[in-house]
Amino acid sequence: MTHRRHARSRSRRLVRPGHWHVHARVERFVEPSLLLLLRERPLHGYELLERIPELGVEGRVDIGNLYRLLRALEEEGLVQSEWSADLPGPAKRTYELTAEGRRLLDRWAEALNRAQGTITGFLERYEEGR
Amino acid sequence: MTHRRHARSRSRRLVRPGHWHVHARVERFVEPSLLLLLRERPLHGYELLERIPELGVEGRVDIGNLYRLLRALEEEGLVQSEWSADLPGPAKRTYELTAEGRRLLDRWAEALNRAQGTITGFLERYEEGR
DNA sequence: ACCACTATAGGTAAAAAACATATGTCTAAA
DNA sequence: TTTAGACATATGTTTTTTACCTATAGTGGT
Repeated sequence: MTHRRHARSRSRRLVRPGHWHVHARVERFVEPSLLLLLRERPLHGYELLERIPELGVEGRVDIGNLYRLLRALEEEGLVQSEWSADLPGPAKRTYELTAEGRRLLDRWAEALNRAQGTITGFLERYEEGR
Repeated sequence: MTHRRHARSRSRRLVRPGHWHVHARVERFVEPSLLLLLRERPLHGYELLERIPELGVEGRVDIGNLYRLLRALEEEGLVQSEWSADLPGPAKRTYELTAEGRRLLDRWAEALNRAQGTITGFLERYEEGR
């Protein structure tokens, strides 16, 4: 692969002068998203990419990072995969959740609950002083 | 300043083999936190550091990054500061929110509302399939 | 004098996210 | 029938964000 250098924007996603996108996204939210989708049934990477928006993720998910994450999760025994020769179309690697992956999902759910409490607290304090 | 290289953990904050800290933190949450605290009254950096835990932020906030963020916010006209010679103790730079900063806080509140919806959706779907 | 605490600040590394490209299969339309 | 586009997986690289570490100085107590 060849790559060139490209001029890119300065920082903080300017829209108009003095205006930025404000996102408020949860760090590494794609990880629990993948685990949750895979708990429901085995899927391959591209399907996961298509279904993640169902979970309300703002902005598109980076496909490159998604595949990298899947392989990282597999290395750690959180998901398992195999090539599905049977399915039509290009070769697909189908992932399924392991017991350990399921436990990690449970931990994510707890963490997301705590995060929700934090956000609620913030918003309450915000509303108080409007 | 001199710096040495230090051996650091591989990745993903291992606690015990196969166990990670799962955080679910909101990206750049300190920014809205500072804006909210400053809306209530002017404060200096060290006070902000002490008060941020009130907002339910897990883990300690990096003091170096906090000061950098304050200066970045000032460059962008979101906060204003001046040295407070009057106050006792070491020199303190007291920050206050500008009108523009207050508008940014409003945008953060909207974004956090959306994030909460996303998390709620995730957790509902999680509970369904338990 | 020394120590701990308050206060601000800069340097750098690691982690996470964004951006870009490569490569191949299969399907449907021109 | 070749060609365009969707499907599918993957790697390379840059930018942004967070974490870690060090520097400097005033102040108050012992």
